[in-house]
Amino acid sequence: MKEYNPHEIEPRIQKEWAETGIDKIDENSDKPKKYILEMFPYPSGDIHMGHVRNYTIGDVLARYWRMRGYNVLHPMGWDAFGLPAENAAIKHHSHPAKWTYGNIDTQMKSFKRLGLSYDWDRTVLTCKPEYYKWGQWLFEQFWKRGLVVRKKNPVNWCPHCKTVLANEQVIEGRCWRCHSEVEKRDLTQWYFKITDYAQDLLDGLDNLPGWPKRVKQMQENWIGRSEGAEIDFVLCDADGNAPENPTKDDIITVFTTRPDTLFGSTFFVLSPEYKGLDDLIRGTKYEADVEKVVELYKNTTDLEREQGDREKHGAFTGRYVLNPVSGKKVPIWVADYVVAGYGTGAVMGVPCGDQRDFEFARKYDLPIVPIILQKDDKLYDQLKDEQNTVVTSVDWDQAMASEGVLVQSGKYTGMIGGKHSPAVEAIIKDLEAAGKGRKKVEYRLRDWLISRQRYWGNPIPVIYCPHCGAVPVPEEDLPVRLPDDMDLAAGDTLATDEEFVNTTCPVCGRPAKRETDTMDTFTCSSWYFLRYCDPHNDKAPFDPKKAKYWMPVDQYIGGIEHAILHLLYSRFYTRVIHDMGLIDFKEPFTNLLCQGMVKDANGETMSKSKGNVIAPEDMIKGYGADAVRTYILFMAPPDKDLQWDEDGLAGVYKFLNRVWRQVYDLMGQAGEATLFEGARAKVKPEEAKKTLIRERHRVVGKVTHDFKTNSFNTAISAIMELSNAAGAYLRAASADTRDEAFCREIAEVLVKLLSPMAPHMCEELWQTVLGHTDSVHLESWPTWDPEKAQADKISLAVQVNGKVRAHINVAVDAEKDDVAEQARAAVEKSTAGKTIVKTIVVPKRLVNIVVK
RNA sequence: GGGAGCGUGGCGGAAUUGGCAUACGCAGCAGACUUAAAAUCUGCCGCCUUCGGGCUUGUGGGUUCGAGUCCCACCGCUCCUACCA
Repeated sequence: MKEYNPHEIEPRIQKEWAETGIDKIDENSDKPKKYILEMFPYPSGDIHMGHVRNYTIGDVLARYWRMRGYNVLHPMGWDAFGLPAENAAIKHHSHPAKWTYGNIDTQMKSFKRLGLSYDWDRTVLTCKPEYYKWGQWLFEQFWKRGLVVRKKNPVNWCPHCKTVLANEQVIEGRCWRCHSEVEKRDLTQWYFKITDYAQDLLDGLDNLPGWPKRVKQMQENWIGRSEGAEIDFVLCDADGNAPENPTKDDIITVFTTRPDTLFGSTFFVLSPEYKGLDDLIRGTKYEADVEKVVELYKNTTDLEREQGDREKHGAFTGRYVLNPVSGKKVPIWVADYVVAGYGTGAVMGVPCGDQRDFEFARKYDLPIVPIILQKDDKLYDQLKDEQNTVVTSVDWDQAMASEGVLVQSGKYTGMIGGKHSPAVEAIIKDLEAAGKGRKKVEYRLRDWLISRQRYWGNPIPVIYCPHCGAVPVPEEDLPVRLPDDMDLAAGDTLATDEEFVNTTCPVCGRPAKRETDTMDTFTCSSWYFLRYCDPHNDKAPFDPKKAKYWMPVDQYIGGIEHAILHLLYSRFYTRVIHDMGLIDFKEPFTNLLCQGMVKDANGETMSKSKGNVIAPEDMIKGYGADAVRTYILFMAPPDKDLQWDEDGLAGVYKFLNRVWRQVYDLMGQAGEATLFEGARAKVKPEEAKKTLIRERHRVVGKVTHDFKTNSFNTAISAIMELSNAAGAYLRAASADTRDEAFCREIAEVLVKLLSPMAPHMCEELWQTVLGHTDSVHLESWPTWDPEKAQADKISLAVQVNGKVRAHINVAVDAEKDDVAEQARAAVEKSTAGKTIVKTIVVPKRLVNIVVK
């Protein structure tokens, strides 16, 4: 018998696979398809354990489904544009491409060393003109569909990365990439109108049963739909006089989810960034105070804004509006607790019903009555006397509950108020009839800011002409290529590259300038899964026929950090491409698995600064790729975080070793190296064989079931159980009492079941020991007979009042009455002197005897 | 503040979805083999016990013949989100 030596086997088998082209995809297959995809990596140095976990899961699934008779698409590529490459280039005085391709090469070698079964001829690199050309083409298609806008807005600016960021890329006020604090700047930028798809993206979540609940929840929160109304308030003078026929300029509109509290609105608040604010205060004595609030707001970072309960700051503008239902004059304030970008940037203050408004009213001594929501009678009685007086001090320290019965609310008094309440419906109806308001749905989702002031990205294919404005680059001129001769360290940018910038207008032919911003890298990753279906197409981003065959992705695997970012953008792109008529589905990923993180033995995340990083390479050097793969799946369910523990890896290595020896032993090739007499078990060979037959069928069923639910950890423990049963049989049966055909069957089943996880070892055993000429990975998955997984006699627990008191052995198909009788006899001792009330027989499980 | 999820031995984790809690593995203990060690193999391994048994899935209650699993309350942890009106 040869020793198990992964370091000799693995590279040799890998070479063999590469030579025979076992992983090449056949597009003309008549088998059903399966598209297994892992989120492609960013080429930042060599791979880490998180990659190993991610790509092992995908590879195991791909190998499994191939054995199940599917035509499997399992591609790999790199998300190759991005800032780290630029930073590295600046540091080393080289070009981002050099760093990027170097890392891709390193990572590809590591992936090959892990034995991942990709068709490397279908690799997609997003930084190649063949790919980014179609990203530009899609940009122009979006443009044609009215989904591209250029607008001036307050935007998130990362001072470290020197570029703007999308809302989704600001995490707790910091840049998602470098964690620098983000600043606000007013800039003109390019946007994709993802908000046009807000409702569709939200609705689509209901059609994704194969997605983790928490990911859907996160997207739902991010889209943030709320129903309410827009209400028009008319400006009036200090005496409450308003123009009879107000024009647009006389009206300020608010958005509220609680129009039912309109009677309780005692003041009005504008965001410091409210667009018409200047016009209201210019030249008045209030201007200075308002300016102070505006300045304070501008100097507050998002990070500061997120600190718990911040103190609110505001100032009176000197202006008033009329409450559209009560006709009362209310003062307009400016306050920093009103967000500019949401709703209309204006809010009606209802201090008795809203905690924020209450706090603001308290601080600036604004009226809190009339109270318009009543929760208990006492509170209302207390306020009754004061109905007609303005009272600024009320006997409580927080706003009243936001739900209850409306009081002091004109004709709505007595109705039930609250979100989605009858009062809301009634007031909206009346406001609509009076032309003073309308039903409105707001979303938290903002348009996707896609321009980046960086070099290493996909150029935005736009030309600015002094006469024609911004025009897209004609399709036949695509791609707009990134210039190669760049010295970023010397300060070169696209904007300083005269040759790149200066061009002619495609419309009028006069001199014009190119856009020098590039697109967010997330635009590259929003459709790469479609490109994999047809990676070499130079006429189109992909052939719709090929996409129809392969898409959607049956199983997508990646980290939870993309729950909103990449997964939302991809759903958006897929919808637009659907609306372009190129595909007939809206959801790109049918099933999604978000794998947990790989942490160190203390449960800490691995990082270079902590010095606790475990290099996959070192683990492979120690135990081989098969052991690392099997272990990372065995340690925990795939969606849970796992703690790396090298002792556990050694344990799995031992297990592989045991299977190795067992297969030799089962095939009668173990020679002297096998068991010694002292290990002979006392079990009879026939008994051990019976058990092993049962285990063989049960375990194949179990593993097959576990693959359906991505429970790789329990699949592996089931294979360990089969190996344990095989070991028991080998110890019980001597060489001359063995059933050779049966032994071979067990060996083949073991090798096949384990082959997705430990592909090299199983390939070696399959060919060398089991004597096959073809690859085990081209074999079909073993079948099983549920009947044979069942023992003919089984042990049942006998409970008395729910407590196990005895065990009985019965035939599987025993009659209920006979089982009950046998059970009662078995627990006579416990039931003596008591009355048996009931006997519950659960077939194949247990018997419960109820006594009094 | 709002939302989601989780809580099982010394550790990682299992439990066919309401039916024998602790599968499988790690660590540990004892033994076989060995001059010895490693490797391998065997057995033990939740807690308490007066050896009859008793207790045990964060805590307390409930539903049920039966609850780790379902319901209610509380405690603790994790993640997401946040002056979003």
